[in-house]
Amino acid sequence: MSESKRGRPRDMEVDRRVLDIAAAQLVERGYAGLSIDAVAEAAGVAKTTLYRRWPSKDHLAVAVTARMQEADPVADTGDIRVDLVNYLTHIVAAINRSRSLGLVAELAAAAARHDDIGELIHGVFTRRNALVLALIERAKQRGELRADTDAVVLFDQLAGALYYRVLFTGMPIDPAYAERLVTAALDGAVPTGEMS
Amino acid sequence: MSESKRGRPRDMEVDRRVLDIAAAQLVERGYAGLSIDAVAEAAGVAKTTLYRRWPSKDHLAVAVTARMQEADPVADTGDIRVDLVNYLTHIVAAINRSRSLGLVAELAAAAARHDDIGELIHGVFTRRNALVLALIERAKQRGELRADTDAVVLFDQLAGALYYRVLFTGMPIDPAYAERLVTAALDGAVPTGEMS
Amino acid sequence: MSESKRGRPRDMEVDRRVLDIAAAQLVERGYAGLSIDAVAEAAGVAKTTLYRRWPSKDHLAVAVTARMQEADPVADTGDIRVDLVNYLTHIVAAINRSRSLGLVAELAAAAARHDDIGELIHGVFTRRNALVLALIERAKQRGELRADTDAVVLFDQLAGALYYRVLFTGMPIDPAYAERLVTAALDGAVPTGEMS
Amino acid sequence: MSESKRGRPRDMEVDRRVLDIAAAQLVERGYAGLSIDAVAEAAGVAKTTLYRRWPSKDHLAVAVTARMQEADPVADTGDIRVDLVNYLTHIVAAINRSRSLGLVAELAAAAARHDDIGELIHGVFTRRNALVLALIERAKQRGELRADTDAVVLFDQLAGALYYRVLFTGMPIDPAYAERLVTAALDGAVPTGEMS
DNA sequence: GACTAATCGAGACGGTACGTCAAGTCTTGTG
DNA sequence: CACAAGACTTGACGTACCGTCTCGATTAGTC
Repeated sequence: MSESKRGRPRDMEVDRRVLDIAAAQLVERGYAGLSIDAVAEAAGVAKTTLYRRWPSKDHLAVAVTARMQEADPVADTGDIRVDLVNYLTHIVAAINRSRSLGLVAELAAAAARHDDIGELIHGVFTRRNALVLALIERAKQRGELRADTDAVVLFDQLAGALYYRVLFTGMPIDPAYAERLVTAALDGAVPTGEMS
Repeated sequence: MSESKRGRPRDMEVDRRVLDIAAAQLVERGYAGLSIDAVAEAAGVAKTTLYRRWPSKDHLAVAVTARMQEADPVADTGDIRVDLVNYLTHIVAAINRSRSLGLVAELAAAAARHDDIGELIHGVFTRRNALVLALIERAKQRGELRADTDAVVLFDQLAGALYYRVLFTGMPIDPAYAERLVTAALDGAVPTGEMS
Repeated sequence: MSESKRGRPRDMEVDRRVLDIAAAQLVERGYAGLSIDAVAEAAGVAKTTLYRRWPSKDHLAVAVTARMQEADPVADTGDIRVDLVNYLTHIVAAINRSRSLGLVAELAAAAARHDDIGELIHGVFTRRNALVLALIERAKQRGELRADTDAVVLFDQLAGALYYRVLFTGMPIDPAYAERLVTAALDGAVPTGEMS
Repeated sequence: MSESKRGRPRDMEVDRRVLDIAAAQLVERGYAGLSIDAVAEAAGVAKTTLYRRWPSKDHLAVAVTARMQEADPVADTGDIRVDLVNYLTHIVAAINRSRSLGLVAELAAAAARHDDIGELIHGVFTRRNALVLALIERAKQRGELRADTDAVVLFDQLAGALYYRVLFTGMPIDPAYAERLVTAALDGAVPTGEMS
């Protein structure tokens, strides 16, 4: 039933060491500065060993980022407004720290280059977002949000604004912006009582 | 008054021809498929001539895209809801057509790589968005939108959601999504009459 | 004892093919006409492979010439006068044939540019001259030449005159000149019996 | 009859300034380090102006060297042995000083590349050598040298040995070598009284 | 203990593009 | 005309990575 386990087994220590070093390079020198040769050398590992695990530089980069964002704190205080601001503030901090910005863009580009990488990336984001979507759903059931609220659309509005602003318009993001964002999304833009 | 114009003047025809060809390559073969050598050859121009005008491949790519998006149609029907849906629908179509997706991501990455490119990109988006921001402002003055609406935040929510969704979560975007987006942004998520 | 031979071994066939083609280019089109790109292409080899073995165009050229002059015929007839004339005549023929002249000058220039190349070139000439120096030594022991004859000086006079004449003064060299040269060097210029 | 002398006359000052600067570059950075662009810039002169006078870099280099070696001291003491040693010692000093070595080789290479440059170079050497050849001729007439001495061959032996030694074998040259050289050339290598 | 099968380290290799450099030509406008 | 300025062509150079390959040496489990 199980595939026969013959031959020398993989050294799991290698995975750890390579990902650590690749993460370091990625943070220090950006995506373009992540060189397979350099990582292999620094990890004391042959390039072939690298390619046996990650079929391309893009795959390695995705693996690194997947491991980097394991735990985003999502607390449910019962006040959706507060919870969302907290969460966005956390993301804002992560973006402003380190080089993660360029990295995120490069990953999106890699996703557009290769379908399989696209799936990996999308999986990463989907898993990361699931907790917040659940949060929103619970607020709907509590009646804090309208029953017809589309959780995904709401979340897209929030997270999307953040990335769009910083990536494309180059404007800064900070906790105050996160708060304005949540307010705007929750309250809407039309005058009260005039909804269609 | 003006700096004396000495020496052989630049051949403006070259700019046109190079940008045309680069645009074609970009659309046909994507960002990675844009090769300075190939463009130079196809344009019948020396590589050095290219580098005299655009100091790197990234710069050329930015120049190309800047020229590509001259006119996005922004009509003011007097109904902001309709105008925004129209505009977003137009962007959705542009994104779904051709390879522009990967290109956008690559440009964002390039922006993160070099500061000067960042400024160029941000300028492009800023100019492109100005018309829509003005549209929103007019709707505010008409009383169609609340007076305290932050136009930039509203726009970030709309455009950002679009790009975020398609780039990072890999979900499709279509006219229906554009409509849901506008509705959500304008009407908000909290039940009517419960605004803080 | 020997350094352990790890990694993929170099393909010696490549050396042979590259040197053959480079030699051909060198002879047909001269030093300036020797292009790394062209050689790599013609040899069906990547440029990087070339640079791994010869760190610059100059190094490659030296390697080519080193291989070209493996066997200069040095016969010992017992008559030093005859032997030297034969040898010089052979060199004269080699110089007059093909482009070797410019090549020799270029190599000397390359030697002045890079120290390591200098050593290579000097090694080539040293090895090439060793046989003739031995010939001269034997003539000394036979008593054909004076015991205090400095073999190196004598050889410098002969070979040097040849190259100097053709390279710097542009005068032709031929077998007759070779003979005059040997006569002059062996017999001296002062009237007999008037030596200091 | 005379070519019409119309238009702006050439600025002779330019020639001087350019040659000065080119000479400096040549000495400081060698032949490859002599860049037309750099010379033009340093001389405050347009490249076209340079090319109007010297049709190529090689021509400029030749012009520079021609001007550099105006006066080699040739004194006639009445003792040919002494005079030759003096002269060679002077050349040895010139070679050992500065970068002239590589330069000489490059010029020889340039001579082999273009016929017209060859003629220029050969002219330079011919003129430079004329005085020494005359010296040798006078020694012949005085009976200091054998009447059948070939002055050119003798000179080739002396100067040639110098250049050959230092360019091709990489051995050092010094006044002592110059002396050994003259002795060997004048006295010959065969035992006294055994001349054929 | 021999055999088999996979991993690992090392490094050569093909390929593709990059960005740079210098030579020499051409095109302006100015004196 | 000469000249300054600088754009342009041409051609090659050397470099940097990527991803593949070929070795020999380990390191298991299997027979």
